[in-house]
Amino acid sequence: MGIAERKEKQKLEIRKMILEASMQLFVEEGFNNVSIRRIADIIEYSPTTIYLYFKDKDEIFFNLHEIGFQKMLEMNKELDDIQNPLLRLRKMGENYIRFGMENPEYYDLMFIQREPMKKLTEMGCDWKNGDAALTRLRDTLIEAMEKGYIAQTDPIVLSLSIWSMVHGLVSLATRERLEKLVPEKGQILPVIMQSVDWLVKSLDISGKAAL
Amino acid sequence: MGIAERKEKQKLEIRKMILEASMQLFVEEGFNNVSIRRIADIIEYSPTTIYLYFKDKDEIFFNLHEIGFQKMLEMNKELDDIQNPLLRLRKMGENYIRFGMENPEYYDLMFIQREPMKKLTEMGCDWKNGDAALTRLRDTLIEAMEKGYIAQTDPIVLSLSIWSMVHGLVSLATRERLEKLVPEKGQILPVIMQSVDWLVKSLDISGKAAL
DNA sequence: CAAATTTACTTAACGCTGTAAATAATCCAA
DNA sequence: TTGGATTATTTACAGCGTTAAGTAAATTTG
Repeated sequence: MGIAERKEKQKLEIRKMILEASMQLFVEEGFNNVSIRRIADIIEYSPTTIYLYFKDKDEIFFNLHEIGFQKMLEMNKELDDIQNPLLRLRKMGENYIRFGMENPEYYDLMFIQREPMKKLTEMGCDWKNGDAALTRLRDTLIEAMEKGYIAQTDPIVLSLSIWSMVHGLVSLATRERLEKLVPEKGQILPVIMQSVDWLVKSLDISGKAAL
Repeated sequence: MGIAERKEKQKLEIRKMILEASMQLFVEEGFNNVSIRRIADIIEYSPTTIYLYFKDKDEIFFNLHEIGFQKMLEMNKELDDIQNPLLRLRKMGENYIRFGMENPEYYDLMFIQREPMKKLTEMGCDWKNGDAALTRLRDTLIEAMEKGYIAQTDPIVLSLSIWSMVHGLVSLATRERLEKLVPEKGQILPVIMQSVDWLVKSLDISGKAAL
C-alpha cells in the first residue's frame, strides 16, 4: 500500500513541522510565549489543526523533551572513547553542564518543567530517558569503584549526589540565581567548572585522575 | 496625623490579604493556577483593585519570594546553638532540604521561578536574600576550614558546590524527577538525606564530625 | 454646612490563551 | 461520479493580564 505509506509520511512531516515551530518559539521567546496559535501561524495552519496531531500542548512539550534527550545522547557519544572511568565521569559532568548551558530550553523540558512528567504519569509509563541517563552514571561509578578510583559507597546514593550537583549548577545558572552572586557574567561558567573539578577531586582516592 | 496612619494601616492590610490569597492559590493549585481574577475572588474585590496595591503579577510573586526567605531564616535560628561548624553545616543542609520539601511553592519562587529575579533586575538592585544565605554558608565553611574540619579550598567554589547539591536534590524531587527513579515514594526523602550524609562525610577530614 | 477635590473601587474593554464542537473542504475507493 | 472517510477550518467558550474610563464615597476646603 504505497498510498497509505505516503500518508503516514505526510502525517509525520506535519508533526515534525509542529515540533520545529514549537522549539523555534521556545528558544526565541521562552516557555511562556509558546502558544498553539503562534505555532499555527508559523506552520501556516489553523490552530485547531494542531490537535489532529497532538492531543494537547503538553504532548508537544513531552515530545520536545524526548528530542532533548536524543541530542544529549548524541553529545555523549564521545564518552565511549574514554577508558579511565574517573576521567569519563568528569567528561560526563562537563558535557551535562555544557548541554544545559547551551540548550537551556531543552534542559528546562528535560529536568525542570513539570509538563513532560505529567504526560508520563498520564501514559502510565516510567521515565525511560532519565532512567537510561542515570543508569549510565551509576555504571560508570561502579566501574570506578571496582577499579579503585573512588571509594566504595552505595552507587545509587552517589549517583543522586553527583547528578544533583550538576543539575543544581545548571539550573541555578539558567534560572538567574548566579548572576546576582557571581560578579562578572563571564565568570559564571568558569566557577561552575571549578565546582566540577572540586567534585572529581574529592571523589578521587587514587590520585590517578588528578587534575 | 492619626487619620493618615490608619489609612496606611488599611492599605497594608489589603496588601497582606492579596499576598495571603495568592499564596493560598499557589499552594492549593500550583503556580499556573494563580490568576489575578481568582485572587480578586478570594479577597472579594474586583480584579483591577489589585493593581492599586501591586504594579503587576510579578510584583506579587516577588513579595511572596521575600516572605519565603523570612520563613527560611526563621527555621534556621536553631543553627546558632550549634558550635561545631561541620555539624552546623549538616543541619543547614537538612533544614534547607526540609524547607524545600515542605514548602515547595515558596521554594519555587525563591530558587526556580524567573519572575522574582526579573523584578529584581527591573528594580536594579541585587539579590539581598540570596546573598545573605550564601554568605552564611560561606562563613560556616571558612570557620570549618580554620578549625581543621574540612580541607582548605576556595570557599566561594565550595559554597556553590554544596548549594548546588542541595538545590539539585530539592528541585529534582519537587519537579518529579525522582519519583520515576526511586521506586518507593516514601524512600525519596531518606535517599536524599543519605546524599547529604555522603556530602558531609566526604568533606570531613578530621573524623570529628563523623556520623 | 455645602462645594470641590481626592481616594478607593468597579465596569467595560482589548488582545491574548487552550481547546471543543460543528462545519467545510479534500481525498480515495467503488 | 458518487459516497464515505480523512483533514482542515470556522466558530465559540471560558479564561487570562492589564489599561482606560467611569462612579461613588470620603475627605478637605471655603
